[in-house]
Amino acid sequence: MSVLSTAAAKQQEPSDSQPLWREAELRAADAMGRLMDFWGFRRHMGRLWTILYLSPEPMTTAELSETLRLSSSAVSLSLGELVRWGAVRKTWRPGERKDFYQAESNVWKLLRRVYERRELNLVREASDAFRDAQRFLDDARDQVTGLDRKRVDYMRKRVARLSGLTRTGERLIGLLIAGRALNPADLSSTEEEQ
Amino acid sequence: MSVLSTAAAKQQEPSDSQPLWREAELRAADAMGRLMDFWGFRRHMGRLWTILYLSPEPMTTAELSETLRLSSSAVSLSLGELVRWGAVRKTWRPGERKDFYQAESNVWKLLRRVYERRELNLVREASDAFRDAQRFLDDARDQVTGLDRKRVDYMRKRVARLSGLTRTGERLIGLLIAGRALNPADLSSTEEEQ
DNA sequence: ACGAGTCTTCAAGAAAATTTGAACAAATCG
DNA sequence: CGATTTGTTCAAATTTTCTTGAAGACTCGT
Repeated sequence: MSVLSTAAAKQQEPSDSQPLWREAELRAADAMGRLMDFWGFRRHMGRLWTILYLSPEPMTTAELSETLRLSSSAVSLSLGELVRWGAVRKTWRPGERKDFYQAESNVWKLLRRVYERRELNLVREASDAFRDAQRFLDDARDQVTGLDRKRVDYMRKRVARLSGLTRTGERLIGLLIAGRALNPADLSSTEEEQ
Repeated sequence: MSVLSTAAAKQQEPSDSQPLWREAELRAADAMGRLMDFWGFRRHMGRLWTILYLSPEPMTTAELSETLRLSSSAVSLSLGELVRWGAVRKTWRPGERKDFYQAESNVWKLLRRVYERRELNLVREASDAFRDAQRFLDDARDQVTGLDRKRVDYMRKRVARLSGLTRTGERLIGLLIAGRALNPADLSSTEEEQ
């Protein structure tokens, strides 16, 4: 199998003293990096977290930067963000001066934290914006008549529906954070087709 | 009809011939643009969709580009993508040469389609990558002994857990697409703390 | 307090993405 | 058929984001 031969080749090359499992580590890290990137984080955050997650021992920034071929500043930046998100913890070794890092391994807890701090906020801001829009329309309604009023009323209904959607979003995220079951019926019920 | 009402609005604000509700429209559009941007789409897609969603009548690219102050190529690009996602439909008017566009207004349907076509794929690719990594580790395991073997076994357990998470993700997205209830317990159950 | 080792910040450079105008293509009507 | 309007594609230019090396700040042991 080709996978095996590649790995075997590594072992026989003393030139680049890579451990035999490095390839596996990097593949997993890159996969997680893509997920994180897609999810709106730096991709290095996913890569760093994965390397730490796969290491039985806490690691130093030097080891991380060597493993992923990243500059120390890039490591510092993304690692700092991971720490702020609680995805990585600093630890120290007696006698060692360096900082050591280890991954928070409860992924579900991490997911909840992100939804709580980030997605919820995002949806709330959208809700606020829709409310603003609604106010503008309420004002406009009083200043127009005839067809224009019909048009404004149509918009008011539609903005109200968008508002309803984001409020439903808030509710769902709230349930998610609380670890409750999500029922998509909650979502679809907020729109009855025009 | 929309032509008439627009004309009526123009009458009231001779300075900048904007209809009275334009501000509301733009605020809602921008809010949706931010959501879409965050969700990994072009922000113009959200803005265009919203303008169409708030319009009682289908609109032309010219009207859209005027409303959002976008070049016609930008409109064409984002609108084309919206059409490919099924978020906007082309329609035609007898006697009119232009294309008219209207928003698909069932948001729930749109959400499902995106999850089906995009997120599911993403998670599947991650699953595949983890499987690959696992294979590398299986090969590596046979070539090492002692502490190294312990280390590889640790990694195998952890990669297996990541694999489990993405497979759970696939399942959840499947349920979502099918309109079934989601239970976060499904997710958290896949990890028992180390 | 000093100096070696470590971490963070910053500004310049590189890379990636978005945006736009113009050229091209397609469709419609005289 | 050709002229005109409309829509799309493309590549250059702009903007934005990411990356990096160096300078500054911090920590700890001597």
